[in-house]
Amino acid sequence: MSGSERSTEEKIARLRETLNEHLYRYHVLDAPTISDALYDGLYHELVALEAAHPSFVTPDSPTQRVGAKPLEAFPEVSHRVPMLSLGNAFSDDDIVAFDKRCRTSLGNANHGDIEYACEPKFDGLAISLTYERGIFVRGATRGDGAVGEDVTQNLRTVGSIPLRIATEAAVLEIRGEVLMQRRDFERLNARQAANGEKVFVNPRNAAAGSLRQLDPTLTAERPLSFFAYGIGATDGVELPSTHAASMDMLARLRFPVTAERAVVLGVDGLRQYFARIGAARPTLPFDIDGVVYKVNNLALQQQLGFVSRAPRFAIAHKFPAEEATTILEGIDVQVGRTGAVTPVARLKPVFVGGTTVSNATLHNEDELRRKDLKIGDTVIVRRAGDVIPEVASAVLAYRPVDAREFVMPTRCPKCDSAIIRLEGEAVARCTGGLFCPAQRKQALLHFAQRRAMDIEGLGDKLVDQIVEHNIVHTAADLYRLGLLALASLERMAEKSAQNLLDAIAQSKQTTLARFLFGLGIRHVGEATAKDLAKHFGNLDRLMAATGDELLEVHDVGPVVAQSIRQFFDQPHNCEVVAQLRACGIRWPEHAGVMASAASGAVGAVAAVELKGPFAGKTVVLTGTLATMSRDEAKEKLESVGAKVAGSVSKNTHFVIAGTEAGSKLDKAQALGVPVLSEAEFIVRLDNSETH
DNA sequence: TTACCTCGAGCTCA
DNA sequence: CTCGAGGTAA
Repeated sequence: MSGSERSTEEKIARLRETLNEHLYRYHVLDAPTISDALYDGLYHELVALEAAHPSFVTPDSPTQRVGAKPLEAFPEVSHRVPMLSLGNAFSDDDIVAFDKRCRTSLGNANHGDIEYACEPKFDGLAISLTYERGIFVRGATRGDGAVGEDVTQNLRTVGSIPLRIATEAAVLEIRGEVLMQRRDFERLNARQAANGEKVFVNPRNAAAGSLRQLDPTLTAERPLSFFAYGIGATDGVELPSTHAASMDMLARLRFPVTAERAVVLGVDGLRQYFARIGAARPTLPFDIDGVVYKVNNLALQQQLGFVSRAPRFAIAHKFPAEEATTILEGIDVQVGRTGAVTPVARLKPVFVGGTTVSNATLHNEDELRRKDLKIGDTVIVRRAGDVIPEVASAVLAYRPVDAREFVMPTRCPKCDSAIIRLEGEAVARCTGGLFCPAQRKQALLHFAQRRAMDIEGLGDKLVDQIVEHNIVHTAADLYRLGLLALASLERMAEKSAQNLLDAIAQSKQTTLARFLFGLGIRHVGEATAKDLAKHFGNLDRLMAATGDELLEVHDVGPVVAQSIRQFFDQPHNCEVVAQLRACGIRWPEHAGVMASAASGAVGAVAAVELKGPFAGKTVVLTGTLATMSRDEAKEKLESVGAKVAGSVSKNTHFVIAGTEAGSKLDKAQALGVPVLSEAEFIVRLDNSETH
């Protein structure tokens, strides 16, 4: 390398450092020390130098934040440590209970107060940032907790996310929230409006929408912020002993960490913190929907562990649900797939909790009476931390003289069949069965849905049309559709029609479980359908099964058994099933587990009969799992038919790697044995059949 | 329950 | 350009 090249490389490096420093001051410290114009000048100098010397470009250069090409789609990423959700608390009682639970579980009931780390709960999107040897390599959304979407390109454009951090850790995964600050949101909306583009309803939606852009240059134009609040997977790094110290560490690594965090003692400390943040809420630069409390000591956190999918050592204390008053303009009824007739509130649209609410379920008649709601009432609508809006109560003082009481219709508005409500049941039902177009539509929609027959393109508008036009009565009719029948429908020209027919034809090859689920037998959901398919293995045997035989199926009790029997006792249903099979619907059939159970086989034989990703497989555990102990993992694996071995060999089917995985992981990689992350492991466990 | 993005395709008007 | 469907997120 020549002397001048060396000096160019050094110059580029210096410039990079300078720019990164200014980005940090601007985005994280919120205290820039140079003007935007000066920054731009330096930035363009770097762009020019890098363009002339492409070999000196590094992944942490500020120029690498933008400019990536649009994606086709977001790839999936599985989280090595699952991204769990938090339990919610809404009242002081809930908090007292939380503290008590922690103290009892820690055997600490009579000792001092527990130390809690507190922070605001940002109203944004949870994401994970992975750094390998200090370089930002991957950013992902939470997804279902186990698998999220890879939005690395978009996250690179977020100025407050460092592209390189000063750590020796082989892997360091940071968890945090992407959000849009109020001021940025308002400015963005003003700009959008000025350009004649759509304005966003609230900062959270604006942030979510920005992150979902396939073209990162669009994301780069959106003023997103990031705040770190936790650490996920790590390799080769020693973590501090408390959460607060971890946050301090993140701050030293130059991640934005909220200034509102605090460490407090006991319930009183939690109360004071909640009051303080509640008071500060309107003046905060971003939206929050509560605060989060975590047991500060990480060792104690481990001791407390997890319940199902949420940690026991942390809780979200939500602010009271936002409320607004509006007019209850009417109450319609909705007829569901099972004929259940549900009253639905039609509200004068009102903006509450960040969205416009115009519909809300009223559940059933009793609920309505209890709340004493009349049509025409001024009502209080509430949108809690969760998603479902609720009509909380009527303001009786404003009740107009002509307010009308809701009466449950006695005849179905769609098919005029009688609506009856059985003794002791809360729901009223339309007795029209499949004669009722509303029920027929719902049944078809259910049949076609992804988790059932998966007929792509058959949505509710289309189902509406084919039912209204009397083109389709039963599911079997779908398989007899032709181009001609579809020609009369709206938005159904040749191409769409052919696509739909192709999708229908494709759905013929399916599984017994999907088919059973799709039939929409009451009390037979996805899980029960799987159980039934596994047990009988064959539809004819299931249809012929007596109530007692049905009771032998895992998780089937008298109610479910009776419902299945009833379904197949109706000649009409058997007829439709026969027609469907005649139309060419196919699934692999097998002997089921009945045969082996009847032959008196137990234990080992039953385990071999188990299906699923782990049945009959040899699995090796390595590293520390976040959500369960080694023993628990072993127990769970064995219950789904796996053999848990101690060391990796070529006969090992899977290695499950937690954090700090050691030589077993290396060996697995050397032998080419598939390695599962904890999250992938949990997902597969859920898909397994236990006995 | 609502809002957002993306895609394919239909519709409309030049 | 507009619509429906499908997916995601809280």
